[in-house]
Amino acid sequence: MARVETRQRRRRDPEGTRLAILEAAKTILSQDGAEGLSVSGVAKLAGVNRGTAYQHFELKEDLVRATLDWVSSQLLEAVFTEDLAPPEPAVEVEVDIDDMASRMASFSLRLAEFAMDHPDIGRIWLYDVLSRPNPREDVFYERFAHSVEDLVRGGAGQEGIDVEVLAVLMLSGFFLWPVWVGSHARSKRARKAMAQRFAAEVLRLSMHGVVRADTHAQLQSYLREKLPDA
Amino acid sequence: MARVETRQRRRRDPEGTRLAILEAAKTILSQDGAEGLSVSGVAKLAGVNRGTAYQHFELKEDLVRATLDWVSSQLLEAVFTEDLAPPEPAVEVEVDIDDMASRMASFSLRLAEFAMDHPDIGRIWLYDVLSRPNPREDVFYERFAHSVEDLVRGGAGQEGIDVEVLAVLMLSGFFLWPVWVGSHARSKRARKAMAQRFAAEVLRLSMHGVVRADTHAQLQSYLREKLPDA
DNA sequence: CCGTTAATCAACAGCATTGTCAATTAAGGG
DNA sequence: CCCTTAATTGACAATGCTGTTGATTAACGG
Repeated sequence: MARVETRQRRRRDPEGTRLAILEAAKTILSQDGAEGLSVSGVAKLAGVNRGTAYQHFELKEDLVRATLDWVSSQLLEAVFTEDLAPPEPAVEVEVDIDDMASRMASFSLRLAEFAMDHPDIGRIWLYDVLSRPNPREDVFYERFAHSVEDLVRGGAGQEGIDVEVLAVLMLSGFFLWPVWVGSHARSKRARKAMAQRFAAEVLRLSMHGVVRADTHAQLQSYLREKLPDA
Repeated sequence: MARVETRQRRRRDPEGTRLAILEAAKTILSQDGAEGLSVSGVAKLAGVNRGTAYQHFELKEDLVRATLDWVSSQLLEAVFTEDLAPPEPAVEVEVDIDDMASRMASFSLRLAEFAMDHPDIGRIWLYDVLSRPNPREDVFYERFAHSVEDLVRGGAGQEGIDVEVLAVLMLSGFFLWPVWVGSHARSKRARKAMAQRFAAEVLRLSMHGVVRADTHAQLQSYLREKLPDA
């Protein structure tokens, strides 16, 4: 038996190998979630020996963490594209309303589309980030929360916004919406439509809230009564 | 060798055993998440032989599903307590604004507190529900979404609300907020305060939205331009 | 009191995964 | 061209979990 199809030993390329592993890990995370990820599976998909994976990432946990950090930077690129100015060092300027509106709208749509195009992995990333002692250490989370702060301080935002709560609430929605969509829309067209649908509701909510103004007085008093130190 | 401390065979009590297993599963889900749940661990915590667990729940998957359904009904009880009227058969009545306001506020707080008191398990439940072909089959999800619909149809809600999106967005926030809180507040007092904080922001958001009215026109046009059929 | 049912348990086989290690060998520098 | 470095690999031991099965034996009805 001549070994016709014997697998060649992989050409050495540490950097490339590392990327291949990360890419494979990202794919598996996207498909099977964090629970379903095994180093064996990742290595097989990356076309790499399992031992090699352990050479690049000491522990399975390190592999997952590195993958999520990588995803975070991709998220940053995909959502905050170059047409958006880099974060200005906290200067108190009055914000251009037109710019603010278009930023919010396009941002919302981009984020929704990214979440829809990378089901599961966004959710896993979010959970991981929120679990950290300081979520702000994550590049995307920091940028996102910072944007909300800018909105508030710039004067375009409503008064009394709890930035941290709002950030968590919004991000959670963006990344769990694809889960609901999952079984409802399989075609690319349908998924894109679902991203638009979510983005539209977020914008509507940002503008008008949920309840009509009539109920405001009642809710206000209830807030003061039941939630004293909120 | 007298067998001094030999474990007695468990007194037969199928119903009680089943409950003990469910309780243990709920605890483990709350601590280690769905990934960390093993039938071995559940059985050990419940003080039951692993085989017994398999007698009550054919497959591990069945055990998890049964536990989550059980949690869902507990959630229903905890949040929609008796002071709230049972769901009326879709009659188109003008809603009492006062009642609506107090319902929303107390509901919001109760849900936030439940989520905070049962970290992880709520999140796992939500993910499971959203993954199903028809989330409405879950008792709590159905009830929640139904409430939002009532709000909209009753006339107290803003126009153009996308009920399904709003429901997913809100639920996601409620159940992921405890993750962010996790490392920030350990004492019971602090956790309760965090629940109030979230509930307050939800109510504020429901009333006023995120952005000031100035930006509405811009966002509206952007909506029509970029999101044609949303 | 006896016989049936089924709740409980211990043990088994199979499988996947994890982390480690020593051997191979490609790459690069002197 | 040789020698060192380290990237890559296959193999190993340990672990934990799953689902199954056959043996106990408590509960219960006739």
